[in-house]
Amino acid sequence: MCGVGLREIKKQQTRTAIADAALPLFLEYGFDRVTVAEVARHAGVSTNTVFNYFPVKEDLFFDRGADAEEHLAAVVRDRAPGACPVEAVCEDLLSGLRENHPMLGLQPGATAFWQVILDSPALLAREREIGERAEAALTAALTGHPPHTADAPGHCAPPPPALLAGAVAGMHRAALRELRQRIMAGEAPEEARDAVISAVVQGFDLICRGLHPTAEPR
Amino acid sequence: MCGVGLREIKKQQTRTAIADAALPLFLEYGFDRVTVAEVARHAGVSTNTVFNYFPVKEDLFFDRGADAEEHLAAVVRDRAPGACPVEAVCEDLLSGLRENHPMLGLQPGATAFWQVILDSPALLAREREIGERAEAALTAALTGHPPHTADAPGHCAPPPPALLAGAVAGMHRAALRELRQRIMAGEAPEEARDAVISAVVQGFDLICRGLHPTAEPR
DNA sequence: TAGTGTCACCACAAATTTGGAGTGACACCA
DNA sequence: TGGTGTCACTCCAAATTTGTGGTGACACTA
Repeated sequence: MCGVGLREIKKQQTRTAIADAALPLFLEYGFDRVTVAEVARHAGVSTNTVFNYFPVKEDLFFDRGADAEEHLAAVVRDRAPGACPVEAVCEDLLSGLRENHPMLGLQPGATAFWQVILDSPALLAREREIGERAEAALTAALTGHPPHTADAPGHCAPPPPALLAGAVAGMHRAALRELRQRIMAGEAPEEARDAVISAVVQGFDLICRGLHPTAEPR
Repeated sequence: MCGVGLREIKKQQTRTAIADAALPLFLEYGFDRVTVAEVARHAGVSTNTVFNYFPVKEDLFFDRGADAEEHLAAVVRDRAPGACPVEAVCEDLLSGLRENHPMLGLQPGATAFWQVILDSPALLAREREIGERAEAALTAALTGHPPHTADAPGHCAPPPPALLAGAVAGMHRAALRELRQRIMAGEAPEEARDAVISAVVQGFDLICRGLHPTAEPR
C-alpha cells in the first residue's frame, strides 16, 4: 500500500519493460503489423501479463496517454493564484515548444513516431479519444478554478467552462497538429517550431483578449 | 514440463541472480557476516525466494556444488571405452590444472574465495560434505564402470569400488588442497601448479601401477 | 540468570505471473 | 457461400513470488 515494497517495484519494472519493448517494434514494423504476442516475447513476459498492464493494445503505444490526458487540467489547476488559465495553457505550450519538450515531438525520431500513428486507424482513433478526455479534464479543471474576470470596462461574461475548454483544447490540438504537419512535410524543425510559436501566441492572445478586454496584446 | 517455457527461464534467471548477488558479498564481507536478507536485497528478491532456491545458506556459496559432486563420477562414466578410470580422473585433473580451470582456483581472486571458506566453519563443513558426496558418486560410477584389469603377469584383484573411489577421491582432494595451500602461502601460481602437476602424476601413477602392473611408469 | 537482539528458517495468505483453452471479429480464399 | 487462419482479448487453474508473523538457536549484557 505504501508503494515502496518489492512488489510495487517489480510491477513498475514489468510495465516499463513491456512498454520499452513495444515502442521499437511499432516504430520499425508499424502498429498493426506487430502482435501483442510479439511484444510479450520481446519483453520476456507472457501475453496475459501484457494485458494485465495494458487493457487494450493501443495503450502499449500511448503509454503516457493518461499523463497527456491530465496535462492541460494540471496546468490550469497548478497555475499561479489569480493567473488566467488560458494564459497558463499558452505559456505551458510555448515553453514546451521552446524547450523541445519530448511530448511535442521536436526530437529526432518523432517523425517515425507520428508515422506509426498516421498508418494505423486504431491509433488515430485512440489519439482522438485521448484528446477528448483531455478536454473533459480541462473542463473539470476550469470548473473548479474558473478564470478570474475583473470587472473592467468592456468586460463580458466568461463562457461556461466546457466551451472555454473546447476552445483552448481545440487550439492546443491544432497547434500540435500544425507542428506535426510542417515537420512531416519536410520543413526544418526550428523553422516549424518558430512558426507554430508565433501562431500560438496569436491564437491564445485572441482568446485572452476576449476574456480580459483590458489586457495589452502581445 | 519441457523445460523451455517462460516459467523455467524465469526460475533460472532468479536463481543465478541470487547466486551472482551473493558471491561478491561473501567475498567482501565473509560468509558469516552476510545475512540471507542482505543477499535477497542485493538480488532484488524477497528472503523467502532465496530459501526457495537455496535450502540452506551454504548453498548460496557452493552454488555449483551439485556439479562438483558429480564431476568425478561423470569423468569415470564418460571415459573412453576400455580406459582406466583412475587414469581418466588423473588426466582430467591434469588438464584442468594445465588449462587453469576455474573450478580449481588458479584464477586471480581464487585466494579471496578460499579465504571465505577458511574463515567460515559452516563452509568448511559443507565442503567436506560435498567431497563426501562426490566420493559416493564416484563409487557408484566405478561400480557401474569398473576398471578393466587385464589378466597380466603380476595382476592382482582390483579393490572394491568404494575403496578405489576413496583413494582416488582422497588423492584428488589432497591435490587441490595442496594447490590451495601453496598459493595461499604466497607461492607463485605457476610454480604451485607445476609442483602439483608433478605430484598428481606421481600420485595417480602409484594407484595405476597397482591396478595395471604392466603399465609403464610415466 | 533473565532480558534483549540478531539471524536462519518456517508457515501461510495474498498478489502476481504463467499456461492453456477458449470466443468473436475480421480477412483471405476456394 | 462456406471454410480457414490470425489476432485481440477473456477466463480460470496452477505456479511463483512476496508480505508478514512467527520459532528457536545463539550471543551479548545487565
